[in-house]
Order: sequence, then C-alpha cells, then structure tokens
Amino acid sequence: MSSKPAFKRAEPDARRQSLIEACAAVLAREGASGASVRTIAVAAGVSPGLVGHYFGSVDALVAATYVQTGARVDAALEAALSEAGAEPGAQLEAFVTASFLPPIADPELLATWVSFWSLVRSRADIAGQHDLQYASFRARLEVLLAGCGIPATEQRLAAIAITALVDGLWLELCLSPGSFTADDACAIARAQLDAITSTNR
Amino acid sequence: MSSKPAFKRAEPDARRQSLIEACAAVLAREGASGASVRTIAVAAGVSPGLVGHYFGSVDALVAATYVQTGARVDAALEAALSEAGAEPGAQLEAFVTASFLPPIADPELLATWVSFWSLVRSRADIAGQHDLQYASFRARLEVLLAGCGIPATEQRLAAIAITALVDGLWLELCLSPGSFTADDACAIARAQLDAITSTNR
DNA sequence: TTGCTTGTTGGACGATCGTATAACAAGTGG
DNA sequence: CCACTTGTTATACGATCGTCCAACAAGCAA
Repeated sequence: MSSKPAFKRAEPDARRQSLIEACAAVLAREGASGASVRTIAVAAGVSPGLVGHYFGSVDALVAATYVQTGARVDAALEAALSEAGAEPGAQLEAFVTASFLPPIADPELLATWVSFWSLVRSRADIAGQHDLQYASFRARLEVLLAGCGIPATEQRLAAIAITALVDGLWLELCLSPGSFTADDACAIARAQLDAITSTNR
Repeated sequence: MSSKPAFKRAEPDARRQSLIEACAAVLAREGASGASVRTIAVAAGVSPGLVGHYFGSVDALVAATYVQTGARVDAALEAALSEAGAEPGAQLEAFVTASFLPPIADPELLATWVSFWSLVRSRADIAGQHDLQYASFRARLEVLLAGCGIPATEQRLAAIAITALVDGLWLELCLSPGSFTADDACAIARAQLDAITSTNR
C-alpha cells in the first residue's frame, strides 16, 4: 500500500516564481504589514522555511516581487505598443491607455503596486527599484512624445504629467472601484493626450 | 530636596492630539508596518499604555489620524480657496495648486497619506474614511468647475481627472523628490486646468 | 497637610514576527 | 534495491507585536 508523497519537488525557478506570485497576492490582499513569511508560505502552499531557502529573507522576496512585477508591467506595455501600428499618436495612446486594460488593469496588480509605494520611504532597495521603474517609464514616454512632434523642451514635463495622471487614475481605480470605470480612465487619458499633442501641431 | 515630576498630566484633547501627531510621524517615517504601539508611544514621549487608554487600540488611533489629517488638508484647501478672490478660474486654480504648496506639499504629510492608501484595501474603516475624503474633494471640485462654466455632464469626469493628476503628482513628489519640483507640478496642473476650461469657453 | 480622582506608567500575557537549523523524504544515479 | 544529494518540512529561538491591568503619582479639593 503506497501513500502519496508528502510534497513535490519543483524546479528552482518555478518554485521561486510561485513564491513571488504568492507574495504579490498577499501584498494585494493584506498590504505590506501582512506580508509575513508564514502568510506567504501558506499562500504558496509550502512551508515557511522555503522563503529563507530561496530568497534569504522576506525583504529580499518582496524586492524580487517588485522587480518581477515591474517587468511584467513593462512587457504588457510593450505588447500594447507593438499592436498599435506605426502611427506615433496611436502608439502613444496605446501605451498610455494600456494601464487601464487587462492585464495591467487588474485590481490585484494595482493593490500590489500600492503596497510597493508604501514601502519606498522606509526601504532603500524598494526606493531604488521604484526610481528605475519610473525613470524607464518616463524615458519611454519621452521617446513616444518626440515621435508626436512634441518639442524637446516640453517632453520632460509632458512625460511627468502623463505619468502622474496614469498613476492617479490607476490608484483610484484600485482604492475606490465604484467611483469610475476603466473606460472613464481611458477617456480621461485620451483627452489629456489630445491636449498635449494638439497644442504642438 | 524636591525631585522633578516623573510625568506631566495633559488635557485629554491635547494628549490625544499629540498621540495622533506621533502616529502620523511614524506612518511617514516607517510606513504602516512600523506603526506599532511602542514606536508611536516613544515618538509621543509617553508610555505605550496611553494608546489603549485614549483610543482603545492601535487601529483606532490610525483611523483617527486619518480623520484628523484629512481635516487638516481640507482646511488648508479651503484657506487657499478663500485667498483666491471671487474669480471662478482663479478659485479653481488656487484650490488645485494648493496641493503643491505648503502646508500640503510637506514631504512628511505626503508620506503619511501614502500609508493610508496602503491600508485602504485591508481595513474597512480606512476605506470608508478614504471614500468620504475623496468624494468630498471631487464634489468640491465639481462646484468650482460649474462656476467656470463646465457643463454638468462633463463635471464628473473633469473632477476625476483633476483628482487623479493631483494625486499622481503628489505621490511622485513624495516618492521621487528628485525627479521634479513643486513648481513643475503647479505648472502641469495649470496646463490641465487650461485645457479643461478652454474647451468649454 | 490630607485624601481623592484619575492620568500615567511599566510590566505581564499570549500570539506572531523573521531567521536559523536539524530531521526528513523525494528523486536520481549506480 | 540501495545510497546519495538536496529540496522540503517542522521546529526552536529571541524579538516584537497588541492588549490588558495593577500599581503609582500628579494635581486638585477640602
């Protein structure tokens, strides 16, 4: 009579990935203060010791979760951009409104992102990752703005404005989902893009 | 030979206020996960037991801190509004750009606010206070927009857009103070207000 | 001064935190 | 079928968490 195995071994990368996903889920559900080793381990269906085994510490796991979440967002943005064709205005619009469409407009992803924001001030590694992420986003925006004919002297402020609007809409869509819809957010973003591009045409 | 008193009694309201201020300071410095009874008590210069005595629990203290912080922001916004004169456009501009001037543009206040955002998803009382705060802000904006001649059908989305931009600029001004200045934020906000009001003139 | 009220302290309590590690077992090569 | 490697579990440890409460003392009234 054979009993089923007590656990199943996994590829190191697969196990790391599942721990990261569990960490993101816990951050979304309970926030940064609820992301304990045991809670994350339960969410991943493993024992608490595995967190230390693969990441060394909880802080490192949270940082790795930020890195991989940022990469996932970047990939989704680039995918939306590549489907927009060659017209610069359409590219910019697709890049911006992608934040309000799947897979980025996922409430769980938004909530996880808010948790990262809350950690920026108290953790240097999270702050560093944050700066990288947002500098990259703004730089990408500036390239797209340049393609739309925005003068170089105005690209920086325009990129900051778009980033702020996207973040603000993303935030409120996460915290008060009842106050407006993703379609509202898209319409608002398109209006701002029109205002920016039409004054320099 | 008289020794100095071991502690000094305070008016209940004054003590409550100092605990709230200490809580806000800790939230700004360490985030929501660092806002423990002992840390807050040390920041306030009192013993840990006083938190339970005045607020019953740490959660209640944090909620009270959100309420009083929101009231402080509201008061500052109204003060900026009352100094703007009677012209509707100037009133709207003053109300919006006040978020990037003292006393609202205080890095510590911004950081405290981000901590509240991070608690919305996991705590019903914080979520309720958040909805009250933002519904009030948007309603105030809609009145000012109406005064500028914005049609009733467009007031809601315009208020959402302005709120999002302000929050986004506020957020990034807090998390990445080096990427742009408060003056940049004011200029961006003014540009958005011009875009909104000029299309309905 | 004396007594009373009560704001305040400081520690006890069990629960949970992060981390480290010994014991176990799954999967593989012989 | 048997070692052997190592992914995995489970537990131990000290620190810190939130809450509670008995004891203390500051300030006022008499």
